[in-house]
Amino acid sequence: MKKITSQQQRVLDCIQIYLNKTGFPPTRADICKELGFKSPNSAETHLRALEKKGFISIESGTSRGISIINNDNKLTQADDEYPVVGLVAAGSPTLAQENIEQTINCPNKFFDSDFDYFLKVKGLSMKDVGIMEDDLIAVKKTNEVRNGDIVIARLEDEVTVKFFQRKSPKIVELEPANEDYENIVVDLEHQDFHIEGKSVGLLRKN
Amino acid sequence: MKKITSQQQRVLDCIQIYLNKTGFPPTRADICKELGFKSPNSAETHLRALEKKGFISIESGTSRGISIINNDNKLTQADDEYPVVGLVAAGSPTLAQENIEQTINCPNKFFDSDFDYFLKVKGLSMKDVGIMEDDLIAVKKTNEVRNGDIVIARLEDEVTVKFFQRKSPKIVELEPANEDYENIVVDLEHQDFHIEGKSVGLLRKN
DNA sequence: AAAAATACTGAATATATGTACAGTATAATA
DNA sequence: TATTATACTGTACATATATTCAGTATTTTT
Repeated sequence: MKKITSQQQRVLDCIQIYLNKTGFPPTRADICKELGFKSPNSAETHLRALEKKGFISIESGTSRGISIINNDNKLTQADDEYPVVGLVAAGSPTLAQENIEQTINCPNKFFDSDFDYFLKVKGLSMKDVGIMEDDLIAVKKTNEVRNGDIVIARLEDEVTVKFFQRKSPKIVELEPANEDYENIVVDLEHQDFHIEGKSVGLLRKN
Repeated sequence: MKKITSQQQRVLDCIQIYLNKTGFPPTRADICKELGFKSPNSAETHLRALEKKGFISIESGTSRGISIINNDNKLTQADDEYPVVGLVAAGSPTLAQENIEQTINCPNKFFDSDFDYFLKVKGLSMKDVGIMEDDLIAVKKTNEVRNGDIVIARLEDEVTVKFFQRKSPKIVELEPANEDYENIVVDLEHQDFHIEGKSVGLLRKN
């Protein structure tokens, strides 16, 4: 399996989430709407790339003819079944089958906002706001975040959970809630940065 | 759930089989091809009947917008309404009606152990283990607790959440997880002390 | 006995959707 | 350095598809 780019991963995740939510795959237009593209051809080219790399198959001439390859029996998945993924590094697929440690059955109106998956936290960079190792953060996939939101972000190869602060059009600061850690200043022009989503809740099992 | 006819069952099976095979739902024409119908309207009317009876849902105006409604998850996913109570003082009954702020619908196998109610946390005495103000602790009512358990205990008029440590047959220590607070030494012979239950999990809504 | 549901054929149509074509721009690779 | 891959916007169009309308016939329900 060839390596996937971060944008292609977003498209792949988008398909999986759409499937979980609706029971059928998205159209090109649906993907554009979800990810903010303005031309259906943006989705089309990403889909072709994903097909070429073996992540999906596309039935030619068929509406919504997308199927994700490798995932065994996710079709019978209940509406309220949410995947739990680890805090994966190195740009590896967030919602890819191999990263899903378990699934949790949970009402989809459980938190104030709807959400897409649980992220298992590693490290203590947000301990001062009560986010501890192995806690499960309910993550809503979005890139519409505000200053002060707890976001799941990828900077180069590293995925982290931090407070989001936009300092200027080109500068974003990722702030930990732990004095042992330092703020991360992101130069949007020269660094590969992407907001995966934001935290809408937390779950801990003793 | 109303009863299904044999032809409607064939259509429902056809949808499931098509889903298993391709990863996306069939069109009306696909169903006709599979079952030998000669008009797409044959499939259409069956689909409408299945929708009316609650077996499937159909997204209007959407190609392949069929999803099978899983009613068998009622067997595995037993949800219950759990009360949320505040950290009430003055020995008043924890689950008394006037203390219930709201209820939360939650699967009863949600945490590793079963539980009885959610307790809304006040104060920061357990902040170092990530229990923050307004967090909801899933409480299992029991007095069988072990050293190191996070317990909900009442000492005289005060209800608190602390670590439990039995020091001797007659002495129990309640330990906070916050250096600004001090351990509470409880003399079981001379103080009114009672274990309400223990924490089996935590829930936070952002 | 009348009404409603079931079970179809067949034709027609608005629109939902895939997909090609024409561009622009940057990064990665050979 | 040339080439390929990535990452888009924007327009256009053929066709895939849902959906309505008009019928016919049988069975079930009221």
